[in-house]
Amino acid sequence: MQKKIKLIDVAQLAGVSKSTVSQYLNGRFDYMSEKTKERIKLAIEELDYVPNPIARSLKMNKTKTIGVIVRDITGFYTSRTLRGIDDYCKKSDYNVLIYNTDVDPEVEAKSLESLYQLRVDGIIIASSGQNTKLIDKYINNGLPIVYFQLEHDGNEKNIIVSDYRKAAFDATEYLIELGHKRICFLTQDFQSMKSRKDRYLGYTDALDKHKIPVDEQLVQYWHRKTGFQQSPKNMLDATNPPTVFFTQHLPITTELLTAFNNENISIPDDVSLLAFDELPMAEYLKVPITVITQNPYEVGIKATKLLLDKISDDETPSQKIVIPCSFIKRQSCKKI
Amino acid sequence: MQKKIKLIDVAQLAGVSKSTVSQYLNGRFDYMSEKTKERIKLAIEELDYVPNPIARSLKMNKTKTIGVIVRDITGFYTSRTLRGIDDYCKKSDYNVLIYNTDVDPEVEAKSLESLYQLRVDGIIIASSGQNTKLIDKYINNGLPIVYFQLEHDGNEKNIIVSDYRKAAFDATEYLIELGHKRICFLTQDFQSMKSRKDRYLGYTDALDKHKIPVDEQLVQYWHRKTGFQQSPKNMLDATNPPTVFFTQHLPITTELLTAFNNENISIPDDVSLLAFDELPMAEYLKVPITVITQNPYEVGIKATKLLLDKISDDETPSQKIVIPCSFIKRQSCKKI
DNA sequence: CCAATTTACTAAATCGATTTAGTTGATTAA
DNA sequence: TTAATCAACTAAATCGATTTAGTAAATTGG
Repeated sequence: MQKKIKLIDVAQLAGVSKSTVSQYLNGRFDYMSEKTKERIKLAIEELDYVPNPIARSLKMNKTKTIGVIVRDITGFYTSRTLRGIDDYCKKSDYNVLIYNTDVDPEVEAKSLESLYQLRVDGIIIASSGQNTKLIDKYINNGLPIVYFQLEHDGNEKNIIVSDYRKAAFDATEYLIELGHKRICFLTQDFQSMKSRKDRYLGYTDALDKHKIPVDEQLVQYWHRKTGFQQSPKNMLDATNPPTVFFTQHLPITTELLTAFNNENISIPDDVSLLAFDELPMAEYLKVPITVITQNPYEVGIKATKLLLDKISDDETPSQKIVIPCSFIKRQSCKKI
Repeated sequence: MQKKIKLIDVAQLAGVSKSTVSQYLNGRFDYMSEKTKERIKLAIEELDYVPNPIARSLKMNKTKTIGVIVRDITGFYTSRTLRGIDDYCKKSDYNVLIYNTDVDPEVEAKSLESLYQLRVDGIIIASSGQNTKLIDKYINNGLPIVYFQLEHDGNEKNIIVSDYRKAAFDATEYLIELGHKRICFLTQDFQSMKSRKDRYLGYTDALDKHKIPVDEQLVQYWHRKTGFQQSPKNMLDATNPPTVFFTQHLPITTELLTAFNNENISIPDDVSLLAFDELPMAEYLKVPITVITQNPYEVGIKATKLLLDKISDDETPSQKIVIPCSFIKRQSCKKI
């Protein structure tokens, strides 16, 4: 193992003290002669010296590292958000530590603790909402934390989310304009999740605007483990069935598509479909599906910018940043 | 900011020296009385003390962190490999730093340098093959490095790859058994990439076995920037056209599907298709495509195991680990 | 011309651990 | 009885930076 060059080696070669080299490294040239500067510069080049970031971290109490807590790095949107975070960090010379929670609040808590103990300079988290106490404790201890993706009661500050409400409104209105009145809103349980509720509010906003009464029969729930509350087939067989399904989340959409496959229900002939979240391989699907798509890369960039701003200046005001969604019209919604 | 508890606080509360606490923390109980042990334990609990990993890293010259260099974290396989790496590291209390290169060898070099300077304990890399000198330098300096996904001349040791050759052989033989003799092998330039060449060898192995002469006209190249060497449409219009395309990489497959869409070429009626790499949303595609699928999670696990073994014992023998692929028969290959 | 100020540095303390080389008192061996 | 051994610790050096307080020489002011 080749011996690593350290500051004292540079100091010796340049014939100055460690302090002076350190001043040089940190750009404090106030009282430094040109020739000393030059000598240090040469010595650094000669020795190919790079400061040890660990020693620096210890002394400065800064790690130049942020932590990111997500549910699953393999997710279509999640991985793209991470790209945004990563690209912004690379520009700013920050490192990124990623933790997966698999939607488990306990793993989330452990991840938070690990990152705190590792002395990261800040955290970006898609929080389950189950660990607000712990998070608040860390924030109070001076650790900047920025939320993204999931908003719930209690984290409406320092958060970057998509404009769920407006997107759901626009989509619903689009369906209404196509003649749909029986729009089935397929969602996960809201619980305290504002980002789910917001989609619902966008949906009812549009119904209200067009004087269509909200029918609670048309608001159907899906669970990660138990699936649909009522099978899509049953719903279509009911009297006064929905003419369109409006799914709020990729896994709901795919499970619905599976059900359609199994029951030979065809889109958009038997029923229309509009989905929240872009589908991977969208162009190659049996039926090109009309979707609302978020801008995860932008979310990542904005979240990181906010976090790094807060790290470098803790007076940075708290804010909620809302990123617009886009609407991609394809052929899964029939005119009625 | 709540003051962080440090070792000396524990020592004071327990009424012993820092050294003794440190011994305790590192499990060296050789000459420690039961009651001292107990007192330290209590003090740690009382104060909720956690050792500062940065100070520890500085002294121990170990960071408990590994670096991973990939082309793009959002890739279907890449993100799943990362999950494997991450899960194994979590078990072993290692942290993971991920760098994206966007297939740019210069960015790859910079990433390597950064990780080296950060003093990571080891690196896992899907190497472009353009930075062998740098990588070898680091390896010689004692930094363990494990490759995955991409094999080229010069990195046949400490590498985890899928069994490309056997998978391509099996797939080709399957096509031959369906009656195909004109099998178009669609690939990227091999350059020095053994993992590409291996697929080709699997293909020719199968042709040889069944006494089908290799027709170099049927080996077609695709480039990331310039696309297909010859348009799929042209190839099908030629005399003696291929009856099946065998694509070696997801982007080739999707670009081929786009061409088919545009030219109204239908699978498997006009031509068959067999693809290397599983397609996202495979179940919902217009035509369910027969694919070879790799096991990226397993690759991640194995790569990390090998790396951590090497980190904890640098006598760990160099090895090449080959992970089998699976074959998923769907409906894109017609019997002839 | 001498005190005050400015310039251009450096010595030493510090960050929070680990580790080596002792130290002290008790026990054992000769 | 006394030297040697052992058990149970501790003081101090160390990892590689940053930073504060201080110093010597050069410059300026009155």
